[in-house]
Amino acid sequence: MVSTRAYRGVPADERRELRRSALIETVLDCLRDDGLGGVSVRSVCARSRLTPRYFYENFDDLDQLLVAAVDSVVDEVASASLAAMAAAGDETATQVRAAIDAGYGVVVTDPRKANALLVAAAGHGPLRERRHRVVTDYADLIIDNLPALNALGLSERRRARATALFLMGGSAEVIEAALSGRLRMSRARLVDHLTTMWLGALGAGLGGTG
Amino acid sequence: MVSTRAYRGVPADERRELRRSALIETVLDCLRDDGLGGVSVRSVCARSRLTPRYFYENFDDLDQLLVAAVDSVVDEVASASLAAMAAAGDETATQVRAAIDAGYGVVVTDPRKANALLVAAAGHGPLRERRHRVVTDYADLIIDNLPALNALGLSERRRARATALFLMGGSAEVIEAALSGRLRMSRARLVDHLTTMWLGALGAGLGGTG
DNA sequence: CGAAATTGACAACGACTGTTATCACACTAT
DNA sequence: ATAGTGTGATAACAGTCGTTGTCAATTTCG
Repeated sequence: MVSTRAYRGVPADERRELRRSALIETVLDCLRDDGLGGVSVRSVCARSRLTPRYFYENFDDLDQLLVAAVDSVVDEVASASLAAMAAAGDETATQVRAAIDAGYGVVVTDPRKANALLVAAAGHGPLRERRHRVVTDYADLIIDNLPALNALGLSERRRARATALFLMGGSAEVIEAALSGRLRMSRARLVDHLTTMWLGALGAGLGGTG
Repeated sequence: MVSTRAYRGVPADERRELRRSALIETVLDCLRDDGLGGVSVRSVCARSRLTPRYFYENFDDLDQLLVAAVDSVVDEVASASLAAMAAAGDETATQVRAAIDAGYGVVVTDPRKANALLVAAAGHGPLRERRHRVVTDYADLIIDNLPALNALGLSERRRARATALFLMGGSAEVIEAALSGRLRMSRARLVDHLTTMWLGALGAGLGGTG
């Protein structure tokens, strides 16, 4: 039943991975053009020039494909932000700006990813739960990598988590507005503004009501 | 064709309004229980014990019903916040806290409304555009009603708008996390924290890079 | 070459969709 | 009481959905 030998030069598992990638890539297009409602097994298959058999070869469910697509975008954004943050200096302000700029760079280069991450992931059930988990994990990850935050106690850390959630949601809203054209700002100004928001909220959330 | 005379004591236009309200009320239930995908003309009609005829009597389209439902929630939250802000004192901090508390009070009383506003409205096309417009209008409205902000110049006002978008998105994320149980916080602590975030971001956004 | 595997196109199934129309029954008005 | 209106249940239409299966053509391997 399962493919084992090569076909047209490429081995079986590589072919399989190629089709899987094609499906993930295609679902981003479907999401951009027709929204969440335009995503179906048939539409994704037709657009990727694959047949339903290869869909079910890689995913049990349509939600599984959507989750995989969102996950791939999340991984890309997170790794870009973390790498930039690590490459930045020791100052918190510089690190925050580098992380925001890198993350924004990913989605501004390929708006489909921003669409999948900020729009589609918010509305659909299983995808929303995934988004919740990702946002929480990402928030914790930010806290851990921010010298000003990772030395907090437990109760303070809970408040820091709320702060991180706030920063994530606020950034998403601003970035979505910028990418959709509703908010006209240069990339530098946008990143500066977001950095200011982050530092302001962080400073207020720690020193203000400490 | 159109109803004119009374039936079982209630006049025609009142009956019509009653059915319209029932449909809006029902779509909030459908959104809570089955998400956006569980909303269809048939499901809403079955659940509200009405027939498709009365759906098309009040709405041309399924999206029109969704937009109407979201609008009704938006109006409720906005009016509650504005009323509380007007009833608060002159201090900006007090006003902000009152507005946040009032808005949160609406959605914590009826989580269906938070779900419709923060979740469903984010994913669906026509509903998302509506949400964009609402968030922008609401942001401007906040700026106008905040003494610390409504005296800004034009270029500063554009940055204020980005700030308002940030505050809206961040608050939505935190409120959604709190209502879903992922973030455990008392109402007072939550409102305090959000207020701190707002004041911090506002202070940083104005004084910081002014 | 011939057998086995891989591929692509397409049909079939029941279920659901939006939308319109039809039917008998409840109520109102004259 | 009788004619006309409002109501509710239900059927019908074509279309799409997820899912599984079939069949001929292409490619690989013994």
